Amino acid sequence: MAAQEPEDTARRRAPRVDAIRNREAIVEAASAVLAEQGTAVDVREIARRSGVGMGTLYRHFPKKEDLVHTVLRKDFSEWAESARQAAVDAEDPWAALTAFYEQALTGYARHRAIMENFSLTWTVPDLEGLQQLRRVIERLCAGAAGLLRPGVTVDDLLLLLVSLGHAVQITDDCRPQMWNRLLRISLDGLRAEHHEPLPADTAPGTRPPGPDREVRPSGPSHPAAGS
Amino acid sequence: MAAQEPEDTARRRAPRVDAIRNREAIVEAASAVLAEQGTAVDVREIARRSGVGMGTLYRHFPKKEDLVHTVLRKDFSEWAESARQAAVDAEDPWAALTAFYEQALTGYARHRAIMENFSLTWTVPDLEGLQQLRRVIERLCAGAAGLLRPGVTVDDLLLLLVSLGHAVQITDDCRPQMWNRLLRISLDGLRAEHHEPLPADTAPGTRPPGPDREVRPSGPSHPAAGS
DNA sequence: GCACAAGAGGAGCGCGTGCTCCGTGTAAGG
DNA sequence: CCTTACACGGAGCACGCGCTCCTCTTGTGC
Repeated sequence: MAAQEPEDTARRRAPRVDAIRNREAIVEAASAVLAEQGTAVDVREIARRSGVGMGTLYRHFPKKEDLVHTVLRKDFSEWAESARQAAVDAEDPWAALTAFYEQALTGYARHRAIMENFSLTWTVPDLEGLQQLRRVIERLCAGAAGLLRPGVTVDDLLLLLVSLGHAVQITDDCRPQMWNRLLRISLDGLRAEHHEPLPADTAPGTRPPGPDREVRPSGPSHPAAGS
Repeated sequence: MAAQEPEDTARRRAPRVDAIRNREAIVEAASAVLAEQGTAVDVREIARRSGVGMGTLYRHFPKKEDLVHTVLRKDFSEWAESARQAAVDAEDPWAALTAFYEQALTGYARHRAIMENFSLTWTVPDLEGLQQLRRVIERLCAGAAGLLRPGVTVDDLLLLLVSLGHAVQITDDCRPQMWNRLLRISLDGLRAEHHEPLPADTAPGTRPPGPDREVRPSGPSHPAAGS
């Protein structure tokens, strides 16, 4: 049942050069378009920009999702790597943390598809790019251990990144530097001089199957349904 | 040119009671559905849930946008008011600020359509609900003047709200209390004990028409296009 | 009770979008 | 140069969604 591999090397021709070039063109164009418009973009737009027909595009990527995943894996990796690099170039642990956020939020936070998926990934952690980013943050966390407010977790820093990433996207058009203020404020709130314990995360490691949607801390369960 | 009013009161019949009831049913159902699924929801779903036909729905609201606007104005107002009330019930200015954020993020931040529009409103401030919320924040700002970090603006607090609102939405399913930690961190970063000046907002009041999209502070303009 | 305008309902149209089908083109192998 | 298998392109299909049209129903004024 597992004998369906590429068979002998002689049995299958080498891929044609134009096919390879087209595939690269598709990925490149898709990356740009996904960055600009998010995953809701029309597939025809990607085909047009990469200069290939629909048939060619769907030959290389049978589903739109396949193309999106391929592009996102690459871009997400590049993103995490650029942020990591900015951190290791810094002089001290706190500067590393700051540089990490600045780099992460400066370049790729404008990549709409990345931020979309980054938000999604919170409930469906299937994207391995997240693990990559997680490891970077873990190292930063360990490095700045004494400088960080007690109780701060990797998830806190990750959520802060998603949160600020969203702020970047919505303010970028008219207030391109505004997110920087929020970053400063948040980073200062993360300093060790703040001793008050943070409220407990209800599910620090596991996913609670309990009836969480029934009882709310306050306010209506669905705001307008009960008025 | 303005003589197209309802004319004389005798000229037009009073609206039928079933029409009024249906309109209310539509708004109520739409509010619940928009809260759950956002503005991308199918109009048929709203019609089905309110127990009316498509014709009836479109008789009351000629465009989907009209219905969405009507519902959003109502829900947004209720949201702002509930958050305001939580603030005035507090004992001191800082507690008021905290209570405001807690209330704002607890109930309505799960209203998908509200948060969608709240993000959009940053670039297109046509929603008067925003002004309502702005005024609440202005009063909180004035009340907590001495306790707030110097240089913090109403826009900062507003952006923080949007930002945390997004965090609530993406973590609500699996980590229903996690946003609270981020709120604490951010609020502590807002305290007056932090003296470092915040980076300037490039366009504090006006919209800069300059070529902002061409030159980026760092990183590629569109991350993957130049690799 | 009657006449009728206002209202209700839902099948269906137009359009956008993911995806396919098939005739044509063209790089590899001899 | 010829063959052939792989690749290319884009017209077209299926489906979902916003919105309309037309027929039947029902509340209202007399």
